[in-house]
Amino acid sequence: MSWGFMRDSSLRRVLSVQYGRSGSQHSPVNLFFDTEPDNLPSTNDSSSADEDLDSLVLFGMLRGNVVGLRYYTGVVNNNEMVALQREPNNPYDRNAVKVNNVNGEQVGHIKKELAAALAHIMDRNLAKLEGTVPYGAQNAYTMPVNLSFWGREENKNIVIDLMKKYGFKLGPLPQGGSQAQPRLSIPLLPAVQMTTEQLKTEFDKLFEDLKEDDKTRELEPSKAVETSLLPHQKQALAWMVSRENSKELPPFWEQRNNFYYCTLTNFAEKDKPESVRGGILADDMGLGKTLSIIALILTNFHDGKPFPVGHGIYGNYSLEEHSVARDDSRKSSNKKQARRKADGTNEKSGSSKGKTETAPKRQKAKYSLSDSEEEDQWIPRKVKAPSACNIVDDDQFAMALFGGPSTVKQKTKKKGTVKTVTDNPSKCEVQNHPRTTLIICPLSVLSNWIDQFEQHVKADAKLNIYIYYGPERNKNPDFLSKQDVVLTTYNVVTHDYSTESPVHKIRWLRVVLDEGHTIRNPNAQQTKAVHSLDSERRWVLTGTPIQNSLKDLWSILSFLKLKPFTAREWWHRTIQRPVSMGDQGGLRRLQALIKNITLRRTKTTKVKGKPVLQLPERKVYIQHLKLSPEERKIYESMQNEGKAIISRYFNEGTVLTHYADVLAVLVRLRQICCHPHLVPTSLSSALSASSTPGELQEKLVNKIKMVLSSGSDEECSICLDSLNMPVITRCAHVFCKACICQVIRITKPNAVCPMCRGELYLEHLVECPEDECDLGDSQNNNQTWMSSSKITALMHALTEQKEKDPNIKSIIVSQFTAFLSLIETALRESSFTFTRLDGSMNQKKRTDAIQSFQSSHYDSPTIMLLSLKAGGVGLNLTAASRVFLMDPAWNPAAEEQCFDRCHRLGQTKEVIITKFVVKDSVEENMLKIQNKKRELAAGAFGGNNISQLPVK
DNA sequence: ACCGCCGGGTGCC
DNA sequence: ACCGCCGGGTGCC
Repeated sequence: MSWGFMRDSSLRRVLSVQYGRSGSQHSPVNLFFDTEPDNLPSTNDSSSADEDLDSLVLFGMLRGNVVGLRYYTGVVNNNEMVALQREPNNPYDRNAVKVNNVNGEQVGHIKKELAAALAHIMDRNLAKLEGTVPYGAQNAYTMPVNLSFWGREENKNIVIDLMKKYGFKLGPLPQGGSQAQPRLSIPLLPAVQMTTEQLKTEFDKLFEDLKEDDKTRELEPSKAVETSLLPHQKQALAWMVSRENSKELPPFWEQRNNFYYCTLTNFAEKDKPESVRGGILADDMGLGKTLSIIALILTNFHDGKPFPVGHGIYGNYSLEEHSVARDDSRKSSNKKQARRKADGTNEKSGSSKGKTETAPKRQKAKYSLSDSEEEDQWIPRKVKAPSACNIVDDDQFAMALFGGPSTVKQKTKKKGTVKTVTDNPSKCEVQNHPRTTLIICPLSVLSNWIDQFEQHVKADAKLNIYIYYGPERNKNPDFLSKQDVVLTTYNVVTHDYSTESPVHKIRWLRVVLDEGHTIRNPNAQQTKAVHSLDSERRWVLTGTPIQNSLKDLWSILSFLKLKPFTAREWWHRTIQRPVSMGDQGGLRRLQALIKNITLRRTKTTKVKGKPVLQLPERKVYIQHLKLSPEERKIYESMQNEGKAIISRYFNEGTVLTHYADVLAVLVRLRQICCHPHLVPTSLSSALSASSTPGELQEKLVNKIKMVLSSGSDEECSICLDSLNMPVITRCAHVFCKACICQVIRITKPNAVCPMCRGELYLEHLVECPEDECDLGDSQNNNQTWMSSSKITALMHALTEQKEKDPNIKSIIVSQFTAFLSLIETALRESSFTFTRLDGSMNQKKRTDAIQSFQSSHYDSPTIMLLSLKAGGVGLNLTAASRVFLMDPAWNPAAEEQCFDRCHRLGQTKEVIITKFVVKDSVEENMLKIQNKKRELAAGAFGGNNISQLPVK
């Protein structure tokens, strides 16, 4: 089923064990490019050792002793796992090695003779040591411990010899020393490992059963939710509410007599391990994770009771200045729109009654909590809610909320006991119970959350939302903990981590991490900052839960406070390593775990026999165009010129070595089909011979841009994958840098180009400057603007469509960014509103463009100009339901991918695609050739018959 | 610790 | 006896 993205990559990781080191990234070729592991008896820092945890091998085992039990409180069971920890500062023995139980409580020490040997090994990081105590229970003074030594293959003999020198012999454990590993056969025996095929099947099955049992129960949301939920969203709600209110033991825990027992580590304790009141919502993009969480917030507000609806008055709102970077493109339902003006000036936005405006600057000065005023506290006062969500997010809105004599903020000099007396039904809970949901997301989706709250929360539910963002954000914990929702970003939380911030002091009702996979790096400050947040209810939203490997999952489990995985050692010993070694038990445990805490549906998941979401239809039309007589004249002249050049190459037998020049002719012809102004006056400038190295360099760079923009060779012919760091050879063929370097290295010193067998030297390779691969530079931008046949056809279609339905949005796609620029002029002339996305834009500009286009705001642009290659598969332009493909691509997959940017989850309308194709031109040939694009260079140009040239 | 080790007391059978 | 043996004191690193 789904999760192919995850399966592939994690499998690769899993299987990498068998290759020795992990690290193949993209193409098979890259396998050879792995940097050699340095063979020094390593004194690696622990971080790099951490990275490779999966590739460690078992050196052997040893029975040792734990002593000094009577001095410590940590107790252990028979067969319980223990952790070994160096204690270099022990005053009695600098070789001391502590032994801790799963909970981190000290059990004792390793006996000193052995400790001396172990200290040697541990301090040099020659091996990782793991212990289990076969007879852990009821020892008064000492107990045996079975130690396993794990390390990198090249250190194996070093460790064995070293131990021998100290008088210890590593080996298989004396029989009877059973392992704490939950029935895990020691992977010294390859016979128990699964085959690659089996492992793959297991991964396939991993998430298959996720939708069983209670996960199909539905729950009606609180009345405060305005949007009606789809069945699968009601299921998500039911599941989340039940998890939040559940008291059941976390997975792998059982109650035995008076103890709670962890079946993975054999650890037991009197105290009940905390239930995981949360989990991972891993629905596919577009299934409504955000809406599901909003429904959860409103439905399970307090003690299983929903958020109150219908109270005209609310309180708990203090008047604080704040700021947030936002554009005006956010969605607003019509009835809410009135309160915001689009021009962003300090205009009144009075949709609610009886408010007076104050200039924001003055407000800021007057009300912001400066350091000197720290002891001051604002008394929240009653405010008539202007709208559903009291989103405090920009100056003018703050004004709308707080301005006016009747709502002037009061403050008191008294410290402490500021009682909040309000009509809010949940006021009493503020002191005793956390009230506030903290949502953390990447900045790029912050505005989406705001939009979604506005859209989905009913107007008479007075949900207080505070955007904790920007330099002026209110850091008063009292203020924050009186909100219903605090919305912030990972960066803010991370930044505040170092400064003892309110975010880390407050006990939150729940914490929601959006795009939770962003915390996958366990060493990142961000991850640590997020882990230290205080809340019982923790949720992770992600579309890609296990992006690269099981390692990613650990960070999430740790955030969820899932015992015993909060410490990485137990996760690694009980799940990650067994799974990566192909142990079935490990996989079963992983499956049980995922099943317990994850809800994931994809677009193909069925609810009551029907797919969760059905995509509307998609229709592709090809519109044939005739060039105007003037355009035709230019086209033919260029075609003749090109034919002459190519004939010459052909006669010289040098067509292949002038590959890029041939493509250049084709590109020029295609450009003329779009607009004559796209083409420089003469071909000769592009194709002229050059002699100096500087000129050659420049020419090659131009060629690589040309080749890339021509769309004919988006894939590297060595690895057959998409180009990764493209470089161009002197003979103008383009490959991944790594691929061609590999070829040169292997075939040295006789390296030849794999395409044309031309001379090939490492030094001659030229890289393409990042993101400059668009052939967008219009050489003739001084010419006065004029339309073209294609532009005219496009404008005609757009105008007609606008008359039919002005709300329909369109994407206009071209491979030539200069063409997009020409289209801009036409759009402006006909007063269409548009935005643009191309490869030259930075990330900020891109997200801005996407957001403004996706917005349903009344003045959001109706047209997106899109360069064919801009953006990845993730690009979501579902606001559009029309696509105009201005020029055909060699690669049909590139076109398909482009269509899918609007024909995807979230699209509600029928999608109509129009491809413009100029009759009797290279474009028609491209349509024919699209399916055999790979033969183009080698076949059409390499063949003996020049009539095969797609130049008529 | 139902051990080992230490060091003082002791000393034919 | 510069030993052996006994039995009490003692005990992680």
